[in-house]
Amino acid sequence: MVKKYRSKVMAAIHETAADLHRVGGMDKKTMRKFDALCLTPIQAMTPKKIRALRAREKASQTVFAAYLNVTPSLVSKWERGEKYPQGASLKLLSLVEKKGLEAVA
Amino acid sequence: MVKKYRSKVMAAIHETAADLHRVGGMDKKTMRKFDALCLTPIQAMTPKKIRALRAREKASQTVFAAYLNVTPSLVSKWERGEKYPQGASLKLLSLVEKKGLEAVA
DNA sequence: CATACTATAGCACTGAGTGCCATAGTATGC
DNA sequence: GCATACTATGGCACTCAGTGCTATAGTATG
Repeated sequence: MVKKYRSKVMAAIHETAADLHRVGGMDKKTMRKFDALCLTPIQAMTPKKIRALRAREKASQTVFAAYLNVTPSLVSKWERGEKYPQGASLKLLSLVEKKGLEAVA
Repeated sequence: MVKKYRSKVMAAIHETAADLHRVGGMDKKTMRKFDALCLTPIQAMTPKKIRALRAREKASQTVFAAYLNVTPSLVSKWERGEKYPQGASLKLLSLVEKKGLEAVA
């Protein structure tokens, strides 16, 4: 299966697909499938990493929580390993990691 | 309290704060507080709105779910009003609404 | 000293989100 | 015509993420 070859091959395929889309050989809906297929799988975040991330963004737990639309209490729990973010929360965190807090404002 | 005056006044204050920051009169950490304070409060999404949003982005439930890092099952429930997104999920959805699916890729 | 922001901590609660599976509609191609 | 595949709905059982509140303590700041 193609899935074995992550990133490099997938990136190449995605590029090709994007070209096809540009030229008009592939509609947006089909293009989306390739986008999703090539999305880097999101990996779990350790409490340390979350705290470091927030520190990097120079925000208090309260402010950080406001950006993510969650409670300060939850951010505290994440950083102490009492709860673990997943699903949409994890996605948001990795978005902040990749693009910074401003990107989710 | 200042909080009464949303958006317009807040926007003005935020602008002023941003200027101060640019000039060097305010550090990044303090600036963040103003950012958070001026963030538009996120409002709940109706099933209809979610479905319309996904349609606008021309993605199937499965693909849409992949972008948000949630299960297709959940997207279906959102759109049928069986479950209601909140917290980080809601934030992600409103991000997509404002900036498009690409913005969260 | 008083005020305010920060973070930790504990506890009770609930519904969001998962996972799996069966069903059905609709294309698509052989 | 039949087979394959993607799409979406629906149900059911489960669990833990996330909320809300409150008390505590540390650390600045005036």
